[in-house]
Amino acid sequence: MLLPIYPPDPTPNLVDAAVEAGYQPVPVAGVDDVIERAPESGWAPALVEARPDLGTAVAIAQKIADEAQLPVLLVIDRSMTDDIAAEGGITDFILTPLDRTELRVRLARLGKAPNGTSATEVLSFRDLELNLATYQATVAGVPSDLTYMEYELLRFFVENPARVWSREQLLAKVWGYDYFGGSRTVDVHVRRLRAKLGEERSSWITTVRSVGYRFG
Amino acid sequence: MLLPIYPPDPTPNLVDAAVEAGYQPVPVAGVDDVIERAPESGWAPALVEARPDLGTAVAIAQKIADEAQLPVLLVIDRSMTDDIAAEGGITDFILTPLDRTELRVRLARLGKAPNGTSATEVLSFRDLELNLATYQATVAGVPSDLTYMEYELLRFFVENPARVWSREQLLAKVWGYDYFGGSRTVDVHVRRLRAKLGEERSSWITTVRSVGYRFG
DNA sequence: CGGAATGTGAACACTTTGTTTCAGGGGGAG
DNA sequence: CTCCCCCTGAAACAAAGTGTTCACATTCCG
Repeated sequence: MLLPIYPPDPTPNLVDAAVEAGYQPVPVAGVDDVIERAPESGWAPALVEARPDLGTAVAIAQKIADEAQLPVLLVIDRSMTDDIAAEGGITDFILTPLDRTELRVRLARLGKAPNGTSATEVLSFRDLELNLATYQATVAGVPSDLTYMEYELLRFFVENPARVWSREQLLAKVWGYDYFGGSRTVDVHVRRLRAKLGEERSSWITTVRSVGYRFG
Repeated sequence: MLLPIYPPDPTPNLVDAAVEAGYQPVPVAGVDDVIERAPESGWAPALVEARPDLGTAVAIAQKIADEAQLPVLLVIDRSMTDDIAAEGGITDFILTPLDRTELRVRLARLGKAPNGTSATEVLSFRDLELNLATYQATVAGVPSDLTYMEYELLRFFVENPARVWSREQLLAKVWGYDYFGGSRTVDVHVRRLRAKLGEERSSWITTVRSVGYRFG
């Protein structure tokens, strides 16, 4: 996961620690960089070091929090602790000398949504991701605009892969137990789903002749 | 300011540090104590030490956060850092050996400083600001005259962005759990809100067909 | 080769949402 | 206390968006 880090020449030890924590640090020169170079999948929280001085760093941190709408972890020297007491816009801070485990945990905590919704609300399969909270699907990082039924069908498949489902079962499970309609409806939705998944991935849904469909 | 501290026999050094930070620590035996002995002026954030073991402390901390609705600062040993990564309900944590300045700053940041102001008086999103104290909203610095319901709806969205909310959820959370009315009411208010936010910002509220609305 | 099953494209009908309008009611001014 | 304004919620209508169905082409397997 890409993690913006300021200043552009961050302390090597901090970069190492971020890499060790599973992030890919990207040095940025300011908030404009953060906004312009935002990856499709979004940034991890931002890391801001209190260099060259605390005032500059705090200003940058506040801008990143406000304009780029990112949580910011400020890395400060122990002697500066007092000075950030009154500052807003800093989501969290960590003191040097750096404790690498603490850095990892604090970054992970910032990565969660404000009100505690965790990242586990994302279903994934290969390079496909289904965000259950936002009802958004991405294929290889690119947002795919699925309709409601396409989304529901795909979700069922991702949740129940590697087994054949008959059209009747799919109608019952995805459309609802009380649904009564032609089983060709499933065919059409499978076709549209395959089309939106793209050439490569369309084979994820296998047709089992005379039986039904299988995903994965 | 009174500060609940767990366990009932806290480490003397921690108590000292809390006193030095301007609080009056009150040892509590559990969440019931916190609720029953709540002072008129309200508690400061709660301090929970990871004693006798981390599991117990985390359970207590989560209960205090959930039932007593208090921010919780967890005091843990450096070796336990890893174990709290996945735990929810912990507002913040601090490592031992204790840095007294860090303790004071973290407690203050949790929202209820001894002589400071509450941390969340102004909500913001991009160039939108909601002043919770005055019930005024400004868009790009320009005051926007939102009605009560529009304000409440927008506030809910700003506080809970990036997630789809069904009309029923919005009715329950914004209008009140006991409200019973047509779900089209939500539509109309969303439309009015979009109109007042202006052309550009109206897309902040996304319609997710057959599901609900998403902000941000 | 022949029949059955499935893929494909497009038309149709229905659901969902956007928009406008209107009546009731609460609160403030006089 | 009364009047008036305007917020609120609901209903009616308009406009998309979406799901379903049908007709036909294609593939698969005996």
